[in-house]
Amino acid sequence: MVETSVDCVIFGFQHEKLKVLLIKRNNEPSKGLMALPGDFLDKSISIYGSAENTLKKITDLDNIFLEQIQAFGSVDRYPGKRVITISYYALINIENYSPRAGYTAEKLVWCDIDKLPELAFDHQKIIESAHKKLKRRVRYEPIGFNLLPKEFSLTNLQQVYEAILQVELNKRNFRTKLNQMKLLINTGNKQKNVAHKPAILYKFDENMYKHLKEGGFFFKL
Amino acid sequence: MVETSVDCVIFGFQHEKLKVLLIKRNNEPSKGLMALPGDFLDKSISIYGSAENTLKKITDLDNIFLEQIQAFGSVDRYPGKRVITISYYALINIENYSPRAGYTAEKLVWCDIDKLPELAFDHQKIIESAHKKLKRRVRYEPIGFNLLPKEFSLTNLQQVYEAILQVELNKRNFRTKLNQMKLLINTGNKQKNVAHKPAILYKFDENMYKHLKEGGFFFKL
DNA sequence: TCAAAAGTGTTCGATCTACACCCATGG
DNA sequence: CCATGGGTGTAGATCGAACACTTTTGA
Repeated sequence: MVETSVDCVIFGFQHEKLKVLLIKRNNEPSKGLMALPGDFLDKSISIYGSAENTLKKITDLDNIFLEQIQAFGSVDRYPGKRVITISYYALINIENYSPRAGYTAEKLVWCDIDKLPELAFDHQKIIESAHKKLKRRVRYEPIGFNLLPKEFSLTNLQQVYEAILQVELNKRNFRTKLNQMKLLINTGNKQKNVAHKPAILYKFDENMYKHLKEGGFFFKL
Repeated sequence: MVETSVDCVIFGFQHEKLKVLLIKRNNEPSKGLMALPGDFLDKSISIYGSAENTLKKITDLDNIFLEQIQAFGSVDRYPGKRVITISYYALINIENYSPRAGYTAEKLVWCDIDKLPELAFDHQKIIESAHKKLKRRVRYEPIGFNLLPKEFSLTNLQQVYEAILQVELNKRNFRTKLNQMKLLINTGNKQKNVAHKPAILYKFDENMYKHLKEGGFFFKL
């Protein structure tokens, strides 16, 4: 019989870096190694629901961006028995995150996407797939916002894109493009206590997004 | 316990239309309905391998383009028991296709992507996902060639793209773009017995593709 | 000689890129 | 009044859409 698990690549953004939330394994196999949070699939729960539950259990967050990456199913990916896994990735605002009781900082770690430790099973490969998928998705769906607080500056947003895509973007052109899309609302608020011109804070315009989407609109970069 | 199946969306191109290969179900549940070819996952076979086997069994083809779409895992997608499915899509050259012995034309049918019959389980949804994925993939990876014979005209290729993307493309610009990419080799052959200027036949340049890919090249439309 | 589809030249406007510059704030 | 990062104007290059035109074949 083939067993099925569901694993989550939870992305966050902090200190201008793209991060992944990893958990230290309590049990064999691979006890003590870092791994993706996840669980075996329960007969009475959908695969999406299983990913949601894992997220809730670990980060205490509901209603967050969650999308399937793909299934991984080599015969030998898991030692001792046949286990395939279905992987999801999530985008969360790291400010809203507080680990559930019972998860110490030693157990639950935000790692830089480009400085990952040794990982259990094929989780390295899964994270690479997640990152690749995110890189593509972020260019034609406005999902980068999910990594930021409700209110953010244009520079914040640009840094998110630079961290995900691992390229430098031109400030002028990035702003022009975002302006044209009309997906941002000026909140009227500004940065405080900064030793330079304070940035205007924006929020994402959900309604405009829905409206544009119906019209077959195409977000680009 | 959760069971796992692997299903294949097999795409072909004929009469300027994008087609999907469907099979009439022999057994309950949904006996007599059209469905995607597939099988339950065997413990000793990888999920990719399972998709390959299905393809071989039905079309007698090896070595064809095959990519995972995603897993479908609603609790109630399959009647009577819990079955999740992992779906793949394949691109084949319909000219090379001949159904394996035992599969009559009544049983195995190429259907227009926009004229699908009633389908078993959630297979309609799976085909829609496959088409959506194909639409995206085809724009930044040169995979459309897989639907054509070894040698093809530029008009053939344009029709493939138009059938997949369901848009009309401008002849002049399509050709200019393809020319710039240098992915086509002029075979020196031409169409025969056509009542108009015969088209030059090209083939896909595998080596150039690998070379360009290493250099971080980006196929676009 | 005609119809049909292959294949090419060229214009115009939109978009992208790059660089230079001004602005508001804390120290 | 200076350093710092926020925010804008604009010229030039590149790209894509559209249209008109020539070419080669079978009937």
